[in-house]
Amino acid sequence: MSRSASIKDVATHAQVAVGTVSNVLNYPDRVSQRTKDRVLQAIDELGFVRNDAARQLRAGHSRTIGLIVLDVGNPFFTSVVRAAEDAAALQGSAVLLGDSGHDAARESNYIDLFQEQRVQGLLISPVGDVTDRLDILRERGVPTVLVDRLADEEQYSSVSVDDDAGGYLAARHLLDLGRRRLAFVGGPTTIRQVADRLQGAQRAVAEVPDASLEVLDSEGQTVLAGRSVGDQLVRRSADQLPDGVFCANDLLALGVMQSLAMMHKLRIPEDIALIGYDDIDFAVSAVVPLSSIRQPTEALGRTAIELLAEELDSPDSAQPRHRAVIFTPELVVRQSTAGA
Amino acid sequence: MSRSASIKDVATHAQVAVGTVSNVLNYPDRVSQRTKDRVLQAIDELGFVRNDAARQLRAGHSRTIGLIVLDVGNPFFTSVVRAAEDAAALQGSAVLLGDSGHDAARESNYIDLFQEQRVQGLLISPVGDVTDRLDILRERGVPTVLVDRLADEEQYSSVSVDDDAGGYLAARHLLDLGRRRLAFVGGPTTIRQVADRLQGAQRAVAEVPDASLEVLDSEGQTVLAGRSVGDQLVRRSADQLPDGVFCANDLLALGVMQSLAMMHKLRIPEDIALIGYDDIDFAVSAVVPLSSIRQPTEALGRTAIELLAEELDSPDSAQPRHRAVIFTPELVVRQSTAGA
DNA sequence: CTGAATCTTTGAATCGTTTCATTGGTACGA
DNA sequence: TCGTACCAATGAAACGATTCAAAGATTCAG
Repeated sequence: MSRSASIKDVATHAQVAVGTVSNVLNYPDRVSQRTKDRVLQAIDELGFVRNDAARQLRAGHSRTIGLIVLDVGNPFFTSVVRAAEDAAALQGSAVLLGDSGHDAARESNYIDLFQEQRVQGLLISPVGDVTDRLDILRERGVPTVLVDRLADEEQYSSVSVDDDAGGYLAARHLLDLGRRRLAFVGGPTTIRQVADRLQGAQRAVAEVPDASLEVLDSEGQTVLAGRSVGDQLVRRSADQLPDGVFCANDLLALGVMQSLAMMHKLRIPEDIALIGYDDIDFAVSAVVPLSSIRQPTEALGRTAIELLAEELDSPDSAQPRHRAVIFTPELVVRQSTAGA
Repeated sequence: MSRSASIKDVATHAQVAVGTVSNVLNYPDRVSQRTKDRVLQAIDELGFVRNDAARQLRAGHSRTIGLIVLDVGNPFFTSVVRAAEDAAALQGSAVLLGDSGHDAARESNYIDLFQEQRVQGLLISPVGDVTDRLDILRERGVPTVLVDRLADEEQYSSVSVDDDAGGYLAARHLLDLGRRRLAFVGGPTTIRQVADRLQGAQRAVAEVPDASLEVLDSEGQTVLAGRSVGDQLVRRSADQLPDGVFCANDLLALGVMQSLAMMHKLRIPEDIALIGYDDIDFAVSAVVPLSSIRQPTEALGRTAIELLAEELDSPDSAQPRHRAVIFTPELVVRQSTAGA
């Protein structure tokens, strides 16, 4: 077990000064081809790998960006993470990923860790109230971009998706199919996402004179909750049934679909057109492929990095512009709302 | 934007030497209560946060462990990751997470990054052939533990799950229910996991005189692939049908289940008992809750960290013992194989 | 009161980079 | 031939922590 080679070892081996080795690494243009070759060969022969701690200590900042998400298991975040990593790589940064798991304590631990690591900046989908901590970070020159959460005040940049627009899109689609008796299935409206999606749907319905929207409360956002709503629907008499159902997320929609499929009384999409939200992988492989609203996760991740870069680039004196970028979701039509 | 306070600022503010501040941080017992109080107060007032780069430079190693998984979106890995993070936190380390996404280039980038960061050790589910790189790391005192992959040679520690045992467990369960005409549904047997699970199933069947096992090849491991296998089954005459089906993973099983449910000719579990593998979240909320084989993901993650710690603790001279820990999976019985 | 033993505190040296003022060379026009 | 640019290469200083030998303070037995 041999200690790693340092830049000094490389310098000795290549018979140049340490500063020259550093230049080869960081400003290749400043070094003549001959010298560069010698140095690169020495690096290769010694298997030299730059010690990032030393570089960072001298440079005063790292090349890493902290990213704290609510749940890496959630495909939405997985996709955001991957896009952020790719975007960061393009600008020469690496992403340190933390999963808070909706736990404020874990979240706080990650902020500690990232602060000790002197990350350049922080992307976060906050669980708890972290504004105090973010204020301190900003004061020290570490900017934050909120992800999937509109900044309360205008103090932070943020990227989010317009859930109201998504709700409108879904309801509008059902209306365009000629459906008029719509139902919205969604968990507690205290969840902002659910409330916004409902509001968007109501907006769409209000635009069509003879259309109505019924709200079916669900207990949570799971397949099982969806199934219990579906079971209620199946028991209704035909004249009481909606002809278009919009679920606040795909899991709910899959649950509703399972109920209807099991009972074999109501057909999708003929009797009831069904649309979900999120466009999870399972949507396409459901018994009846499910229409859904897709969120531009790649754009979210990429833009979050870009906003961060903007703040990092802006000179200290100039107060950085905080920008709130809001994306518009997209309708994905499949068989569950197909046909006239 | 004020620069962060350094240990020197703290020392000045508390009117002590820098060494004393360091001692307060690292060896509190060596410092008198009075001094400690003053220093802690200064730390608080200045909002001092230790610069990990400097500590690491001096200490020669970091307090982080690199973890590279094939796909953070896969619940299996998500769970492993979380367990590893928790276990690492207990011993005062943090985990740097990398997602290779089955891409050898990304994997290699993460190894580079982690090497620059001078991680203490590496946990990895390898995609490409990384043995050369791992050898170099080990030579430099950075041990590796393979995750979900048995080490080819005896050069590395590893944690994995016994897929043969899992296959045996599943088939045995169907046999115990009295089923005799079994079928195995699984993707290309070039995938080690699939081959092992099949082999385990064959072992179980061989133990029961009048039992048989038919192998149904699937194209991939998706819900859709499962559905196409299910469609084939539905078209068969009754005397050609299996009465127990074991799928190499839950997605396949869900696809098969959808086919049977749609056709409404065959009932689960009465006509066909169905069992999957992995116990994903969707298994419990399927139309008919799906029996499955659960892998001890938490134990995997925890043990991987423990094996790494073992190698780190063993003195350099003593050749570290490489241990291959193999876990046994667990049967989870639900409605899809319920009843006599 | 003295000397030894123990407990605290000190501060210079060190880790491996990057930075930058300085030096040494080379080329070119006058 | 000289002076002026320009280009490459040099190497000491600095970043912020930890370490450790040494100094200083305190305690206590005799």
